Amino acid sequence: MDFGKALFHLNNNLGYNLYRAYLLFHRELIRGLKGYGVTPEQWQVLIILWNHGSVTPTEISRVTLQDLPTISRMLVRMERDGWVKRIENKEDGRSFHVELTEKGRKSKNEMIIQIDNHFAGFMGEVPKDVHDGIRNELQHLRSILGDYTPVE
Amino acid sequence: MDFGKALFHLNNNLGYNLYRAYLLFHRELIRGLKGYGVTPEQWQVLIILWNHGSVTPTEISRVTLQDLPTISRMLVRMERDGWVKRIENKEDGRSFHVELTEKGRKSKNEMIIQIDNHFAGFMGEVPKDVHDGIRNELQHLRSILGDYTPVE
DNA sequence: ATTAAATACTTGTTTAAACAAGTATTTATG
DNA sequence: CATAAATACTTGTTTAAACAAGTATTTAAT
Repeated sequence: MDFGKALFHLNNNLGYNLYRAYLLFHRELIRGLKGYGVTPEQWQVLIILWNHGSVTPTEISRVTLQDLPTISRMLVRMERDGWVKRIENKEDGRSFHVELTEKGRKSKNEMIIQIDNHFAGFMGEVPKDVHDGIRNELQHLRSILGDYTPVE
Repeated sequence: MDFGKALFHLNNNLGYNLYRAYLLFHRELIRGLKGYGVTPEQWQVLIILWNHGSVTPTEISRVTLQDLPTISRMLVRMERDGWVKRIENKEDGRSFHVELTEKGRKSKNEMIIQIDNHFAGFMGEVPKDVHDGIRNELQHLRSILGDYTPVE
């Protein structure tokens, strides 16, 4: 069985390389977070909350680029698991604020150290200039493709 | 509401940049394929089959890095939708061969042209040297991280 | 002040990923 | 040859993504 040709085609495709590299990192993040019962997607929400304290589902949706149904259901699970709580929004009855629970707040340092260490091991063989070079080029690509960062 | 800080952190993370760039390409592939009722994951299987004619689920699993349950259920859907058929394997009763249907075979040229055109539009503003540079660096990164291409 | 339009969120449905567990067949071992 | 181990695939369960459609509340328009 010779997969050379198909892999030749796929491996020369930028989208496919992005997909494969993403897979590697995503799975590593799953492994690093597994002990906490947190998924990579929930991890992203935790980071947002650690940096901002309180956000609405719509704001999370805008920052993560995930649609509201996805965020909505994820927040239900994160509330069920004790990471966040809903706070009613007195200025707008349709919306609510998402805040960290005490567990969510207190987990920050330990989890960040754990994930940093996990990726330090995973990325140990990647030279810093390679790492930073790819990151910079990806930022460049994203900006060309309109995936700008909405800093308000 | 100031998302600058969280996005500052996330946007300087290589894994996050891979994720965002992957999202852009993945969603573009969804849009390009939608008219055919094919998903990006099924598209990958079609490419493998166009290049090899006949493979087993396990072989697809090894090439795509997806586990067998994922491939197994995807093949059920692709058979239901008339893209592939199962052929019994007389040398091994546990396994079977996956082959394209006539629809699957005949769709190749049109679909490839369609997707090429779709991405030509999407990538129109990306200079060739930027495109190729990122692809080469991603191949380099993947090789460092052990995501080698099993050409046998 | 009512009605229409927009906004914020939820629910339903399909596909897919990850992982555990199950079945059947084949290969290895004693 | 009989049994154990390995292999190939399926099924079950949870989370998530995409998209359509629904509900409730707020804002705009008449």
